[in-house]
Amino acid sequence: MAADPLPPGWSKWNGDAEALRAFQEELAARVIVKDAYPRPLRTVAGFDVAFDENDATAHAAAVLLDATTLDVLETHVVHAPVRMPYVSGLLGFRELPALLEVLAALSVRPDLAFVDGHGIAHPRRLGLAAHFGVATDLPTIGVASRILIGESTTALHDMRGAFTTLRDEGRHIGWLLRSKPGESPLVVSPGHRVAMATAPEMTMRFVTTHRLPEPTRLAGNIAAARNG
DNA sequence: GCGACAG
DNA sequence: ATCTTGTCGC
Repeated sequence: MAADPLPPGWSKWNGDAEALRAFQEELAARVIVKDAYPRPLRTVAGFDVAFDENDATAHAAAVLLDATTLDVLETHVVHAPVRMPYVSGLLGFRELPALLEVLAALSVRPDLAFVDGHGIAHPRRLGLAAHFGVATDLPTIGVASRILIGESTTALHDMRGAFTTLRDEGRHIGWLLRSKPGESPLVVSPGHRVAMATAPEMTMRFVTTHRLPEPTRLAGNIAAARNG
């Protein structure tokens, strides 16, 4: 069951970050960190958002891919007004409205979604990808380029596909994944309906010759282009 | 008090 | 995120 992505009565940013953080803790309790997606996967979708220079408009992109061939089946971009400034830890409230709009533009609900941002590797275990997952009830994986919170103890080999644990306060919250040798690792974490152990390999399944997995990489490209 | 701080 | 040239590396 999908959850309301915004707190009751919340429509625009009023500076009350504490209220949003409290709401995140409620939603975080609804995140399911277990594999619950169709098998075999038929389609996957990647999501990302870009902003214009005035930070007035959010350009959200969605790319639908064939999960087996990685062929691009659909691409969509929507332009939505920005309702909130960037506040570390509250990214979901800033980008979700636009992401939900592009999701609606897809002709089918993807079997799995990749979102450019953290899943549960977040201070309150509700990064953008987890927020998206709970709001849509779609199996979701968060793929970020940098750590928001947490640390890894063991070394990460410089080999394609190598990964190591990311933990915070003793809890396993995600992974550092070397998607490409010589490049900084990706921070991968479950967003919703995906098990912790599944996230790295599932992400690698969509990594070709670039650091980012195709769903998120392609979505980022068209979001930045602001068309197509 | 001093940094850190997804996109 | 976005503003930006050349440059190093595969």
